[in-house]
Amino acid sequence: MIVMRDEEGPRDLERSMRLLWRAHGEPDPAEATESGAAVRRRGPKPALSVEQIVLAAIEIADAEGLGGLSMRKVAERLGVGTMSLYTYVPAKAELVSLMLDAVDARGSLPHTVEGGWREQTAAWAREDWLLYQRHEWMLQASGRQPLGPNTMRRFDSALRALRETGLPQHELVAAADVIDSYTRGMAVRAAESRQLERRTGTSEQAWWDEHGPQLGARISEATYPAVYLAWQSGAFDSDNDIDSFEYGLQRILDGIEGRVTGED
Amino acid sequence: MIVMRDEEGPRDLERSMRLLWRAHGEPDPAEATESGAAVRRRGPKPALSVEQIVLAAIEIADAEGLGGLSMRKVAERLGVGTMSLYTYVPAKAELVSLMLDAVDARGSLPHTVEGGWREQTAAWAREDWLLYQRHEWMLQASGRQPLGPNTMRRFDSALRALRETGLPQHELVAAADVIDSYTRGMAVRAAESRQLERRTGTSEQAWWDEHGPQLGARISEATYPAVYLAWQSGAFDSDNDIDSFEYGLQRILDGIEGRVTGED
DNA sequence: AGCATACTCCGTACGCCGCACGGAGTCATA
DNA sequence: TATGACTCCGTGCGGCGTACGGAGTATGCT
Repeated sequence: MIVMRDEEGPRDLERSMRLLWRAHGEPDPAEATESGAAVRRRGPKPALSVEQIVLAAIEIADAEGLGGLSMRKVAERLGVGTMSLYTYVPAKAELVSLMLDAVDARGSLPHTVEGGWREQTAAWAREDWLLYQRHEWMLQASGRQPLGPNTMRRFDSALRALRETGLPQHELVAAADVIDSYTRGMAVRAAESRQLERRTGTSEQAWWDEHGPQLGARISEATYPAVYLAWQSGAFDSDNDIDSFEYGLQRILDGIEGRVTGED
Repeated sequence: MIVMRDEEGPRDLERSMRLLWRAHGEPDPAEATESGAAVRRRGPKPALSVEQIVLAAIEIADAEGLGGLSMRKVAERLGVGTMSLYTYVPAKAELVSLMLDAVDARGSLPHTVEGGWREQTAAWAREDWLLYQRHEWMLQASGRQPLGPNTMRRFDSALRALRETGLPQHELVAAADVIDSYTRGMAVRAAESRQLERRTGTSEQAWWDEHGPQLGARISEATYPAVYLAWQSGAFDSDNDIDSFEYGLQRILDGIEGRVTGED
């Protein structure tokens, strides 16, 4: 489980944004600070780059989770002193923002997928779903991460796909939000289940086999009738995660489709 | 922002479960440990109770977030030594599980609401949504929290409401999962937006007014055409959170309804 | 009555963490 | 050649969760 301070601190939003959008902004060579592709500055040439740091951090987080990510470990992996990192990145929170955007850079663009808006939107959700599986720590990085350029790119692409529904702009955004929220929520569930596996060393199925009866003793027809019934009829048996993700996705797409063909 | 170690540790699931379900299990007076309502044991009578600790912890987390919650602070608020807490609660992670279940105890049961399955299910989602607003830290407590009795109660009630759809058990559970995931996902978004407000001290609207242009310079028709268009047409103007939550909720319910009236 | 025992309370200490600060070394520029 | 902006990073601070073990206390047994 996971928590990382944030709250309270003013944390210069301005600077975070500039770092996140480095080299994507309007061309202004004068203020090409904290970048890799910038005009030469005075002192010694940097031994590191923001990219390297972000990459190393992602590797650590992939392996040990966001809770296992520390500035000391990143520095160690790169063979530098811990405090050197702060030359490139103002704080850990900003590093996480950069990591999130870097992951989105690897995602493809849904509106280029073959098919209509429904297939394209589904492809978007599925890829997000996959990214969440591959980088569980993304789910633990709560708190408004200022939007980065690559995240924006994928969002833009999703909107482009949805545009084919012909729905008003306002609903396009709402529809994208539904799908995004849903995907994230389901990914959290899936991650939790995988985490349980890791913790106990057994598969979820095996865990239920062992501890299910004990929990079952608590779920009787009297205490939790609906859960009991579902349980009895095998509704909780691991019909794997992907299937139930897909079920919900299709329901949401159905709902959106209803708005297209329906009134309006 | 927020991270809390967990991972790796075996963390006696058995004991956690017994603590979480204390007084809800089958009657077994012999092993009434770590409870408040148990047979008298030997040593000095406990000065605290699990309930008190959980309550104090919730108050702190409500005020300062999960990142601001520390065992030291809980102890201080209760006027005891830090380590005394460990007499009642094996670790912070377990305390968080207890907190989550305690919050669900305050939630009402959707299947008792007036109306059909659609109204009841919507009521469930709206109340979860409210609980998430009131206790943002719930959203930061990722990782499989072993299911507590009160969480189970509300889930059972939701299943009961959905049962009126007549869908097969398997789909009832899937439908409940969709709604639950969606609600959580949207709550995260809303929390992020509120957090931004708190961080900058201005309302989100004011923040956009000030920094929007600068961000707008990055979002041109060329770079992010769909976002640009949506932006221009005011689709991002704060049509408040509740409305967009409600929009998605109705879409999902539409999708589920389609399964009821459709084939099958 | 008296003692063993099981229990609560909690001070101390350890090993982590993020990061403020300031000194030392490096190099483009004036 | 001297300046001063820049990188690198050792040290140290205040916080964290919690292991350990000792001291005090109430119960149950003889």
